[in-house]
Amino acid sequence: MSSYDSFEDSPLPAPRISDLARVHGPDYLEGLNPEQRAAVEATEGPVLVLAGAGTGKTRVLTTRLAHILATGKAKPWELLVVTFTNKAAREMRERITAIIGPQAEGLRWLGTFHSVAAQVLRRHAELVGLKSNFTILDTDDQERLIKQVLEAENVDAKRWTPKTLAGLIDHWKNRGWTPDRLPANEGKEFANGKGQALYRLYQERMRVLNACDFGDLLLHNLTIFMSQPEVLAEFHRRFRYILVDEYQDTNVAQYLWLRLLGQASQNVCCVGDDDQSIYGWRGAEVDNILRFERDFPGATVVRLERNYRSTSHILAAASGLISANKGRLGKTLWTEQNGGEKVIVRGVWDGEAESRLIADEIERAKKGGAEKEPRKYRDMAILVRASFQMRAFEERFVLLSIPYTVVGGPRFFERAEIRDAHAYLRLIQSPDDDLAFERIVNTPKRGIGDTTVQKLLQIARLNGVPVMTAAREVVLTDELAARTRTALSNFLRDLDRWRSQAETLHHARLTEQVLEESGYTDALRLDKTPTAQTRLENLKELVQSMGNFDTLQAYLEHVSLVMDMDRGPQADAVQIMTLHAAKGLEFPLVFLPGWEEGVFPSQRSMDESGEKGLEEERRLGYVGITRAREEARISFVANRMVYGRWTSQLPSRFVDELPLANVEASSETGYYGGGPGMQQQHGSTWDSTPAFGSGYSSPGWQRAQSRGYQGSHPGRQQVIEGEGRLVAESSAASDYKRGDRVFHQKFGYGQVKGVDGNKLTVAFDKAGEKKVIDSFVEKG
DNA sequence: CGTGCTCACCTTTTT
DNA sequence: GGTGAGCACG
Repeated sequence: MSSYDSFEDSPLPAPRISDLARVHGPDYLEGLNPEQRAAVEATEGPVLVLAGAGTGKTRVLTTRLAHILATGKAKPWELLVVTFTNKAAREMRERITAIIGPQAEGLRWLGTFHSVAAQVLRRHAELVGLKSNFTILDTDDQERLIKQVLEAENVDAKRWTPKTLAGLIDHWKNRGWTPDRLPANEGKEFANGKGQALYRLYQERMRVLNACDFGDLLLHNLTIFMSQPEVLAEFHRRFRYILVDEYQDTNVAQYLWLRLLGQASQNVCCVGDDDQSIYGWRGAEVDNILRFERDFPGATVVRLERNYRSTSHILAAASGLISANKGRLGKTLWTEQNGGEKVIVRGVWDGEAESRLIADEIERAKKGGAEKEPRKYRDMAILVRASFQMRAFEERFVLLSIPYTVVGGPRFFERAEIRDAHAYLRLIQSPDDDLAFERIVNTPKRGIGDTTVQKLLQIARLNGVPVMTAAREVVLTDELAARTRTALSNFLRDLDRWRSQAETLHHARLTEQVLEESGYTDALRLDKTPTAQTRLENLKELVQSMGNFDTLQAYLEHVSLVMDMDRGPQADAVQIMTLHAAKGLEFPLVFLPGWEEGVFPSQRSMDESGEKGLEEERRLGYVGITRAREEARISFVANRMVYGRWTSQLPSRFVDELPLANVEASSETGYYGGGPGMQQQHGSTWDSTPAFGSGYSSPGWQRAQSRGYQGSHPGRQQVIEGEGRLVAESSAASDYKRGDRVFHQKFGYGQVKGVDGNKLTVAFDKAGEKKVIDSFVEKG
């Protein structure tokens, strides 16, 4: 890890063209298409590179850097290169190293927005009232701190949750608003207009704790740059070239930060794709990329439009979808990979059928067949809109023994047990860390309850000292019950012991010991819940990973900014992930399930952000389809269980927006007939739904049955309308069981809640109430 | 102070 | 449906 407090330039010389040639062949520009080459060679003034999906963006970025270095326009340490994720930064560093060799180590300002901003802030922390060793709070710490502020201000934390305020503050920071700069109408609706005051108090609390949150890293940078011209000038001299990846995802604060840093040299190169802006909900402003030419007059704009990833059908389907959006900069992607399979769109009966269908196809693709090469599991991906959709696939895959991995999900460093371990270490390292103290003072349970903690907090606040100091005082008095006092003084004694051991013991070994002696691992071992085992393993993994760092300090610094652990080599498994997580990835075969109104596009997104939200959802669809190299398969269902309730689904409007010529559609629900016209029947009634074929016998279903699968077949659940009565395949109530789906002419669809003799109790979707039904008629 | 029960909630996610 | 948070009770 490079040290942040030294501005010493790298001793490594800049690479020469001859070095590049040696590493990368006779000419590192070779093989670039004309547009890519233009993007690489435009080294004077502002440049906007509009890089469509799969057009070789990363190659252009890295080659451009190499070119700047090779032509002697700048030294590695004079380049500011920012990405959004650690993964992207890591990848870029690796690829540049492959071109220019060890000189890449001199690229000390290559990193995420936050890590670069943190380096700047460590250097100038005192200008915003912090010390250079400030801690970076994560969301959990943040919310607990906010909760304290709310309590101190007597705000009803039930009506106005810490989460809500944390979200608001985050939003404000994303827009570059400090408490002073906050527009008057902001935060009015929170806690009767106390929003701004609470924001200010939160910031003050953090200053006292010598801490800042993620948003502050950039916000404090802005404050420094705007109030200290000589500091800004120092960075102007330093950064001769600025390169930004995924520019469409920048928020206002990041935009301002870039403008401030780039205004002197004007050598700002932003790379992005307005059609792949999918982070509006966390403050990204597509507008930043849309108005680049106005912000940087005379900018060179290069469009990368040749796609090297997908077949023409896939590309055309994605282009057709995205063309429904307004206000695009516009690109026309093309490819030489003509033909291939059309995008397959299918409607199926319910979520179970959908997962069965996809699992079947995965098995078929894995096996290969006539004229089809077998695929590896890892070459197939399921991209969902929301994580609740994942479970159906996981269950199915477990059943059929299909290996899969869920990408994303709760991050390793955000797991409670890891954060607990970190809290112990933080407290050992800095006794003033009140948040860490609170977190673990009674974890594992050691008889120091909430009342005691509140008391300690109060005393600490009153005397303006850290909670730890207050605790030390209190155990000397008889203010606490004898039992509590003993528990607390034992805890303090343990901490002191660990602290003195920390000086000699390796931090990995120390962690192990702390976890043992605190009783943490014992508590987990006694825990009978199934997650306890995983937690113990996570802790083991933690201890192991700590070995990679020289000091505890270095380790803690790493985890606060690089909340990202290198996963080992990927096993051969089907990848399940959200559309968001899929950005930047590609797969030969991509499944896109759940294209239903309300699921995708997400109802909430449309409710909250209207047309803007819908357009972002559409971009998400575009991202999804363009992940596919060879085959893309979209599906939607007629019935879906959402939060334990059955809901009737309509196909997504996006299905209708796909160009007919590139799509092959079929439906088992009668909703989306495919064939000529392919008219979607929004608003039609279920009466027109043809009975689901009773002869359904997919290979996967039969296999599942032979493996003892107990679930009900959707064909059995199919019901048709009758005259004021419940009509079904079977006339006997005993043929139904709890959970079966039924239809009633008068009450609509419902779910069987109970069977009693010849009576069914049914909960109907619409009425929202239960009814007992006792009349049955034979089907047909 | 710890446990068991009811109730509200339920996108997308990085740093 | 499943879970975590908050509250009542022992």
